[in-house]
Amino acid sequence: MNTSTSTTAAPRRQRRKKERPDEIVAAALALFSERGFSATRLEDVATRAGVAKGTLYLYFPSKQALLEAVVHRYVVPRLAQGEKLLQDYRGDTKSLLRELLGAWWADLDDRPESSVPKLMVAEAGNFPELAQFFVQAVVLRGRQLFRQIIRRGIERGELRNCNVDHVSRLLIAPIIYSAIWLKSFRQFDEAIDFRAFAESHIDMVLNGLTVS
Amino acid sequence: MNTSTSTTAAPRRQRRKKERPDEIVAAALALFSERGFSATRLEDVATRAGVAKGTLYLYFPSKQALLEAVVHRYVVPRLAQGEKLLQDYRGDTKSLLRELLGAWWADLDDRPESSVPKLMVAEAGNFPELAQFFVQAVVLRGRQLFRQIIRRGIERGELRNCNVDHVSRLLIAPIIYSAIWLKSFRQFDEAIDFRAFAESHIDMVLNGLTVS
DNA sequence: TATTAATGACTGACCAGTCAGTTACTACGG
DNA sequence: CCGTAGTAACTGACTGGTCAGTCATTAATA
Repeated sequence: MNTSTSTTAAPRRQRRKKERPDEIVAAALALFSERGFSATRLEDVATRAGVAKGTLYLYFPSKQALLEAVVHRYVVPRLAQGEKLLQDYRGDTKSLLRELLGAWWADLDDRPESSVPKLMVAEAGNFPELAQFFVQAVVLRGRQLFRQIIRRGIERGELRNCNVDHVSRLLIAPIIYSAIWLKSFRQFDEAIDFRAFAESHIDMVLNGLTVS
Repeated sequence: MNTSTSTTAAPRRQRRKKERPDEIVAAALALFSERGFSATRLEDVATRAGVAKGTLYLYFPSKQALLEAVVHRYVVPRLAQGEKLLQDYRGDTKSLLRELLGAWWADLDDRPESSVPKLMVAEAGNFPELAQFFVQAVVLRGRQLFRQIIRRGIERGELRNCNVDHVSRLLIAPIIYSAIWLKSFRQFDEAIDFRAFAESHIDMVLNGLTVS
């Protein structure tokens, strides 16, 4: 009946300055992903993080800052991984592309951060600085990565000469598009095996790039 | 100084039962497009339509109904046009595809209804019935149209055999994607000639479909 | 005991939706 | 042609509910 018996199970209050931010960001991502940004009440984020509402404001100055933190914590590191992969890669460029795209593609099903593109699209109008930050920190950086990969392929004679900008966009677009689509309409739309769909698309683009 | 002089310039009140709905829907589309759905106050829609807030509720039972009306009034007719085009078309299928896609593509720049995909994505979570209606009335119907066109091409020996579902999605996706992207990030992202981009994509898909 | 992390009741702003009241228009009688 | 009574289109102040952000208070820890 009561909770304050002997064991150290769950003291109602704790001071854990170091752990809080991560826990709060994780809770925020989970709820933003489930309900969308506007529809998520900070009260609920706090509860999920095992904390009171006021505590959020000790670590983040606003709701918007929380969404920014989500992008920093969960999305930016993935880009860094991709950049590392390119730097260390020894094999041929088509395999590199398949590996990188495949990894990102796999995230769609289970990783909560796959909701981020939809969140950004939905809130871009309400929070312009947030949109700007996202474009700078994620979109442009990701596109740059793909441009470099494609240039690598052309230099090594593995891909034919092409419009590097267009092709980089064509490679990323279906992933972002599918992420947005899934989070919005999955339950109402016809089912589709997105992995096979992506495979079709990558094949098509890469075939178009094969040196003849 | 006063406005109630002689001429019939602008009577403060008018009874115009027939014209109201269209004017209100037009005002709603304009503002939803500029500011997004949630951020648009019905007060402002009313003002823009030259009407008081209460009047909106004489014609539409809720804000959501207003967005539904926008889709009915501005998006569904475009689909009907496309279906008509297919029915009457006599030329080869690749030209048909270029004509239809080109027309839709051209809408992105200037037509306010090109904001609808973004609106639906942003609000799908908050208004599930709205999302369902959109998928039924627009998404599935549009995809069906493209499937028919592709089958026509295959039957006439103009396109090679392929996964009709995947290809129909691959043809529509970049338009929707660009519509969403433009309305969200245009001002922060690198500029791009979307028409040329689309042309690249259509070429790529159609080349992949050429009978060998 | 001093410091500061943590709390949660509270405030102020916002806005969809309501409804009692107002006024444009019409039709009919003089 | 001019009232004038009836009707329904139109109005906008108001209500009720929501929630981001605040801050005086409480209590964990060094």
